[in-house]
Amino acid sequence: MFELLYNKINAVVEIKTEEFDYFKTLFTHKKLRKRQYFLHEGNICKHQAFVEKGILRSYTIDEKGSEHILQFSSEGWWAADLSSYLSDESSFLNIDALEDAELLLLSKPLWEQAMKEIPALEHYFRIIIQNHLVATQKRLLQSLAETADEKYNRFLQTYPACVQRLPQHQIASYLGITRETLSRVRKQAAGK
Amino acid sequence: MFELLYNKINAVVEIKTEEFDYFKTLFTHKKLRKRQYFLHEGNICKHQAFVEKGILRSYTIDEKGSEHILQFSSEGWWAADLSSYLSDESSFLNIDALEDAELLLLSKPLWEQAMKEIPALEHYFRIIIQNHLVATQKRLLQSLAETADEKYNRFLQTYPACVQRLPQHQIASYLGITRETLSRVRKQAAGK
DNA sequence: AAATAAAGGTGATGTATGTCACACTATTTA
DNA sequence: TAAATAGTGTGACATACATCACCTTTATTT
Repeated sequence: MFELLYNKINAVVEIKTEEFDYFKTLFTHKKLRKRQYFLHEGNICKHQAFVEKGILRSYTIDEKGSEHILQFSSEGWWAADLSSYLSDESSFLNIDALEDAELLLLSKPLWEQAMKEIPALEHYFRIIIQNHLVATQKRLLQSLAETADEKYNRFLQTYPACVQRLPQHQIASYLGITRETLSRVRKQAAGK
Repeated sequence: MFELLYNKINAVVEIKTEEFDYFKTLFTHKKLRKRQYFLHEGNICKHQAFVEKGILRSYTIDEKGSEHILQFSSEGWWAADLSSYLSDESSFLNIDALEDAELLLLSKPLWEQAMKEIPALEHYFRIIIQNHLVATQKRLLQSLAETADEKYNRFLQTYPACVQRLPQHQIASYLGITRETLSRVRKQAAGK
């Protein structure tokens, strides 16, 4: 049940078996069916979720009613409205399941307790947050610099596995283009 | 000399005087004149810089030759090409000074040593990186959702101090719009 | 103080991408 | 297995913003 989490942590830091055994006890389990919500915008994000199975998407809805996807979280990744989770303010993200999903949930008090008691865990979280920041910065610059076509092709290269699993309009929304534009980009690419 | 850094750290974690006295010894000083570079794209980013005075900007140049600003770093903030600093690979960012600047430089080996020896520092860096991630995620979503006009107005609200110090074309580049568009947005706003 | 470079403004024109509308197919759900 | 819902494709048209070109004003530099 916790192998994936254990492997993910161990790929970054060395954690002792007894430390991890303790860490495990802090989680609760949750299953979501496809299209069920983990978090609704406006609520407080009380847990962060480690994805054991399935894919979650985190997105906002702007005033014009369009969705903008911040993130997909598949097996081995974390999902949360960080801003809400950290500050206890209401969330601006919606998080739902694009496939049936199994999650490990961790509340903020228990998370902080764990990091306090086990320095290796604070180290682990610093590292993954750092990597996440680097990836987000690159994505931001790419979203400023690239055309629709370039964005899609980079996505294909970067997340080949996701392309299979995700409907196109979700990818379009992640890339910041419309589904129509993505459809035309794909048609063009196929012509070559 | 180190008061600002001390205050910034202490606003987040409690660090002991002797711990900070040790931490201080790991830095070197550097002054930059306006328009001088801290980092050229392609080089390895050997240091992260804490800004004591002045403003740095971090930016990329895309294939078409346009600049895209990732970040301004003024007093009390850090600057680096994180991706390069963390992985020892060549940087994709340029970092230069928009005003005469004074920096405190910290190499990666000494940074990691400090965090290892002083858990409060690892905690501090986790927190500021986390906040940075939250801010970057919000900016990414805003860049997808907002018009040129909305972007500029949000910038005015979020960084009123910077608006005074920065030339408009730098702000435009940060917002992902052209200087011409920003000029027209401002004209329109002034008309009301 | 003159020369040079940087910053800012504005019109004319171009274009990538969005919007709307409708058709078709695949997948759920009852 | 029928009905409903979700996903995809494509044409006609609209538009926000970029590009280009040129000019004025304000800082630097010598």
